[in-house]
Amino acid sequence: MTRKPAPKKKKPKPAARAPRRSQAERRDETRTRILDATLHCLAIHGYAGTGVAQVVAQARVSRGAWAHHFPSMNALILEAAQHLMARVYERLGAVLRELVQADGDAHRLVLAVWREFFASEVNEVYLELLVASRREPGLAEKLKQLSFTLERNLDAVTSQRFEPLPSAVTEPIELLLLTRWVLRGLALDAPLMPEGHLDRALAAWARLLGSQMRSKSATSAKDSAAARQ
Amino acid sequence: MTRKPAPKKKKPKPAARAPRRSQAERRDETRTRILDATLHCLAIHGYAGTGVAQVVAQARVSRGAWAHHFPSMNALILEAAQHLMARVYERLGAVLRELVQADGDAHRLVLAVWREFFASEVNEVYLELLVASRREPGLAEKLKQLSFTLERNLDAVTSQRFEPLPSAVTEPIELLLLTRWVLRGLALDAPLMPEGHLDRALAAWARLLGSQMRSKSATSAKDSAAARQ
DNA sequence: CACAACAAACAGACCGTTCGGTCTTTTTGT
DNA sequence: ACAAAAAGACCGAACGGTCTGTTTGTTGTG
Repeated sequence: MTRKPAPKKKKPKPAARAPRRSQAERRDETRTRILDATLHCLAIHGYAGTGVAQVVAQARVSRGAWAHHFPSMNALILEAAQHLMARVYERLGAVLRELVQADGDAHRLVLAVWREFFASEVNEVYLELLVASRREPGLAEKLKQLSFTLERNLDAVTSQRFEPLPSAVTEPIELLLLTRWVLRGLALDAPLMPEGHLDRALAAWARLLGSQMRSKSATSAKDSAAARQ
Repeated sequence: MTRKPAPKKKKPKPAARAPRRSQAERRDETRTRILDATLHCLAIHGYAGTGVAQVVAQARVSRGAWAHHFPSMNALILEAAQHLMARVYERLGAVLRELVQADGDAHRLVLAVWREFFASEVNEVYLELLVASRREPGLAEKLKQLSFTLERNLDAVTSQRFEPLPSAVTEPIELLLLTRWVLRGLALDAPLMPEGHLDRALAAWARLLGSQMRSKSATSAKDSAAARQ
């Protein structure tokens, strides 16, 4: 084993390029391993089925390591929810960026949001947390923050990228909210639905959405950068 | 599940004045007590939190009585789901009958469905079962039957009571499906939403719905009777 | 530079509790 | 008398959380 000669300052960022794994790196890696495993377990086994045993098995980490990093299972869930939030933002940004360059109509928008979010593991996890939050006040508070900031960002990008048609009866902001609810409800029913009904439902909603609003002509692509973060 | 007044003929001492409960009555009563308690526990504690202890405490029935009537917890859940189905049909019939006599527009329809179904305990239970069914194939099969027959009845009454407006882009049947999904997604987000947003969302959807279809002029009230049962 | 001393990260045994399901016993209706 | 119904003790498994012991990286001192 190689020895690290440079005695660094007390609390510096280890510059991310240590030849040997520093303590901070070890810590960070196992933490994210556990958090990722937790999200995966939530998607596979559900909220109630996600226990310490499942998480440490999925993360291939000892029970002691888990206990060293997280005081309780509830705390792990809360941190995992925050971890999930980062993924949601990342994925959302990717979808929006894609829709900016390919000037999409409502159909493309609906399909992209469905495929990238509501038909993905992210939504499975979010659904589990959302249902569980009805009995766990701490989790509910966390999700309230999450959805609040997400909604704010979404409102901003919506009002600058879409405009209502003359015959519309609803604003684009509310239409996007309705889209979220339609797709969420659809994702719940999807496992029970016959083949093909899903695409028909998505198409129906896309038609309805397209009859109410349209995307503004891309005035300046730079503005869309403000939606990030 | 019919309560029989027991026109017994065998024994010479029926004692019409004696309020002594027959075996069949005892059996039926404890069974429904347990089933009702199960649904209530599902609404209060959720699927994972509904165990034998909670059910027997809620039903005020001994553990042995439970074991005598139900072979396992899974079987109890399945029967409770069937029990719930009966309630859903009953409530649905009441809402439809009410809407028939008070010739309602889309706004009244949406509000009635929200209040009578999606904001009630029935939806809480159904949501728990729906989410749990993703990991329990037997439950998923049961719910598939339920939603299938419900959808068939709903389709029939929809196409005979509503007609699309000239400018509509979607059929009433699909609009009603979309309504189900909107309200389901809304019911999920409702606990996290600020005060007042809920009513605005319901109103927005009602406006959208009203711009697509209208109720047929009540041609004959007798036809609506076919929707029941 | 070497090495002791320390602290953080890790590993897994252990404990009290709770769960679903089975058992025996007692009550109740026929 | 007999059988169905009800009551509750009992059991093994699984859970979350705590405990003690071991490894690994960091740091102070000669």
